[in-house]
Amino acid sequence: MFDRYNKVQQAVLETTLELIVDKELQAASMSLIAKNSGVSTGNIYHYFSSKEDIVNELYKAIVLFNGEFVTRDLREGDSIQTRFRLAWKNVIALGKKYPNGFRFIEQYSFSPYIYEQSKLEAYKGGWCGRVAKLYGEAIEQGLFIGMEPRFMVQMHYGSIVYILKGHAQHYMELTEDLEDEAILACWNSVSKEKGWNE
Amino acid sequence: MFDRYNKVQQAVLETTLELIVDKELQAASMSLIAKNSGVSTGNIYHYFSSKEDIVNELYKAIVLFNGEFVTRDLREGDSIQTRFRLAWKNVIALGKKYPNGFRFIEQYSFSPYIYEQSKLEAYKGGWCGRVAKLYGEAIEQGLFIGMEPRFMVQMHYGSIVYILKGHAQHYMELTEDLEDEAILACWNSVSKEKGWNE
Amino acid sequence: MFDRYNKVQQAVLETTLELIVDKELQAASMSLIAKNSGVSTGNIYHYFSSKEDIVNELYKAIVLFNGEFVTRDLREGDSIQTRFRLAWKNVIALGKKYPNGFRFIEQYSFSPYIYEQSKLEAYKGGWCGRVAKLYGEAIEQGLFIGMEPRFMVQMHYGSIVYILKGHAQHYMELTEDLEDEAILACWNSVSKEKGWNE
Amino acid sequence: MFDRYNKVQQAVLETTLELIVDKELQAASMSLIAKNSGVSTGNIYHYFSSKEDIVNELYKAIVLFNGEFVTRDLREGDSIQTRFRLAWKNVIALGKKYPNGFRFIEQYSFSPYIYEQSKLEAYKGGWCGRVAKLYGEAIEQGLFIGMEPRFMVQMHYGSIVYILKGHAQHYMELTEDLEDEAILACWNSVSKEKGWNE
DNA sequence: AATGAATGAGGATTCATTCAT
DNA sequence: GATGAATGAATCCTCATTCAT
Repeated sequence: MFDRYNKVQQAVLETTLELIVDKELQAASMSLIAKNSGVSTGNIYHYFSSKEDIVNELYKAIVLFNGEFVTRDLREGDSIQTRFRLAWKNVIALGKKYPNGFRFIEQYSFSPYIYEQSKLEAYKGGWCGRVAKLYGEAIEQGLFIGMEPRFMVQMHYGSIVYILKGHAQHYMELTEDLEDEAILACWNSVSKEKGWNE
Repeated sequence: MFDRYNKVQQAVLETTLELIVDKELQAASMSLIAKNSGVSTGNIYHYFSSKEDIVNELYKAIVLFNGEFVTRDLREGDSIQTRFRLAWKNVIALGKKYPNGFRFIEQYSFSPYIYEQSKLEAYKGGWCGRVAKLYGEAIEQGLFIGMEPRFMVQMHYGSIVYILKGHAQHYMELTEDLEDEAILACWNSVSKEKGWNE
Repeated sequence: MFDRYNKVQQAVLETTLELIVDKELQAASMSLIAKNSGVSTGNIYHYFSSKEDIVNELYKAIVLFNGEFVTRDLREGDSIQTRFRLAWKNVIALGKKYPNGFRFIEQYSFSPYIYEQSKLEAYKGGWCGRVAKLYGEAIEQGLFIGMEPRFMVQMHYGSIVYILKGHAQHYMELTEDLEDEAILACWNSVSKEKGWNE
Repeated sequence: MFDRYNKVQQAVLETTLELIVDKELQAASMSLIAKNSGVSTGNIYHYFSSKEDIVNELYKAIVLFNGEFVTRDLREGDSIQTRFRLAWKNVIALGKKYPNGFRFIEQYSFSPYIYEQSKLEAYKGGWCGRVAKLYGEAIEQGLFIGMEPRFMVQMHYGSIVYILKGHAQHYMELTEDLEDEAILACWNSVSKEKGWNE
C-alpha cells in the first residue's frame, strides 16, 4: 500500500493507519506510533515534519492506492456495462480487502485535519474522476438519464459505502449475490431501461 | 433540539456539538466547552459524569431528534410512494436545516467513542427502523423487488448522505429539482416499474 | 519583591528568578519551576500563559521594584550632590541586597526573550529616567559638563554594574569606602570642579 | 577571528557565534549549527567533544582575539595618556567592528556555561591585565589617584560597555566626538588633574 | 447548585549525542 | 575524514478531572 515510501516511512504510515482506524485520531499518539512501529519518536520527525504531515501523507497515499485498485482492470474496449460493474465490484472488493484504508478515507475525507492541498492532490489521483467519465459516456450512448455524472457517482458511491459500513459493523452480511444486486440497483437508479441489457 | 434537558445541559450539549463539528472531537476540550457554554467545568461535571458522557448524550439526543424530524408527517393513510418521497425529502431537509447534528451523526455513528449501548438506544428511537417498515410494505404490495428492506434503506441513505456531503462541501449545489431526481433514482433502483406511478 | 502578585504567582516568579540566575534560562524548565515552587505545571499555566510570559512578568516586576528601591528616599529638597550619592548608593545597595534580581536584569535586558513591550513598560517604571532628570538639573546649575544626561547615566551605571559584577564574582571586595570612591569617581568624570564641594 | 583553527572548526565557531548572538544559546541547536555551517553533526563531533566544548572554545578564541585587537598598537614609548586613549578607543572600535564577539563575551563571561578553566585561560590572554598595568604606571607617575588598578579598569570598562550597549540598541548614537568625551570622562574620573595635559 | 483553582499524566515536538556506513 | 539516520530523554504545554469554597 505504501510501496513508494522507504521502510521507516512505511512502518510509520502502516502503524498510524491501524491506530487511527482501530481507535481514533486522538488515540494515535506519537509515542504510540513510535512504539508500535518500532521507530523512535525522534526518527519519525526525521521523515515527517509533524503528526499532521503523517496523516496527510497517509491520506494521499491511500487515495492514490485506491484509485489504482479500483480502475486497474478497466479496459477501454469493454462495454460501459462491463466497466460499470467492474468498477463498483472493485470498490466493494477494496472496502473488503483493505477495510482500514477504506474507513480512514471515509472518516477523514471531510476532516479539517486534512489540508485542502492534500484533498486536491488526492482528487487528481483518485478514481472518482475516471468513473465519472464512464458515466458521461453512458449518457452519450443514451444508456443513462441526463444527470450530472459527478452527482450520480456521488450517489452510487454513497450506496456502496453504506452497505460496506453495514457489512463492517456486522449489521448485514454482504454476499456476492448481494453485491451484484446492489450494483444492479445503482445501474437501475439512473438507467433508461431497467436491468442489464445482455 | 435538546428540549428534554435543563438549561445547563442544553448549553453544554449545544456548545459541544458546535465545537466538535466545527473543529474536531479533540478540539472540543472541556475548558473550551465550559468557556463557550458559560458553564463552569465544575458544574459540567455536576450534570455529566465525563466528556464521553456528554458526547454519548449528544449522540442519543440528536438521533432521537432526527428520528422525529424525518417521520413527523408520515401518515399511515398516505400511499407508499408519498411516504417514500416525504421521508427522504425530510432526510434532506434535516441535513440542510441541521447540518451540525447531521454531520455529527455521520462522523460518530461508527466511532468507538460512542458506547454500543448508546447506539442501541439510538437505533430504537431513530427513523431507520420505521422507514424499513415502509419498504417492507412496498415489497408486500409488489412495488419493490425482494431485497432485505434494511439493506435498501442503507443504500438509499448512503446516496442521500453523499449528495448532502457534496452539497455541504460546495462540490455541487442541491436544488429542489435535484433532490427530487435523487429520490426518484432511489425509488427506481429498487422498484419493479420505473418512475412514479401517478 | 513581588507583593502585587498572589501567592502562587509569587512562588513561581521567585523560583524562576532563582533558577535562571543560578543556572541559566534553559535550565529553568517548567517542570523544575513546578517542582521547586510547589505549584503544579498545570496551575502555572493557569496564571501565566507561557514560559515567556513568566520571564517577561519577572522582568517587569523586578525593574519596577528596582526603580522604587533606588529612588525611594530621594527628596526634591536635598542638594544635587546628596541625591547623586544617594541614588548610586542605592543602586549598589540594591545589587548587594538583591543580587538575583540585579543579575537577572543585567543578563536579560538585552535578550530577545524579553518583549519590546516589556522593556517599554519597564522603562517607564524604572529609575533611569528619574536619575537622568537629576543630571539635567546638575547641568543647569553648572555643576556638570554639557553632556547628554542619558549618556552620562548610562556610563555611570555601567561603572557601577561592573564593580558589582566584580564583587559578585569575588574578583574584588566592595567595601563601603570603595563604594564611596567609585561614586566620587563617577561625579568627577562629568563635574566641572573636582571633588565634593562640601 | 578564528585563524588558528582549521576550516571545519572555523565554520562551526563562526556559525555558532552568529546563532547565539542573533538568537540565544538555546536557539543555537546542534542541528542548526550543522545546517548553517555546512558541517554534518557527526563531523562536528569529530572536532568538538560537545556543544559546551564549542561554546567554551568560542569564548577563549574571542577573548584572545579581543586582547590582541585592543593592545595591538600600544607602544611602550608612548605616553600613558596616549596609550590610555588608544586602548579605550580600541575597545570601542572592537565593539563596533565585531559586535557579535563583543556581545558574546558580555553575555557569557559570567555564565555557568563557561568553565572556570576557560575563564582563567581567557584572562591570561585578555587585555584587562595589560591595561591594568598601564593604570599602575599612571599611579606611579602621580597621574591617577591611588585606587586599585583592576578596580579602575573594571569601572571604565563598564562605562564603555554600557555606552556601546546603548549604541547597539540604537538608544543613543555614538559619534567620534562622543567617544572622545567618554574616554576623557573616564580619565577625569580617576585623574588627579582634570583634562588631558597636552 | 456553582465556581474555577489545582492536579499531574500525557500530548507533540526538539535536542544533544551516537553509530553504522 | 565525513555523513546523516537513529535514539530517547527532556522540552513546553494541554487536558480531563477533582476539590475546596
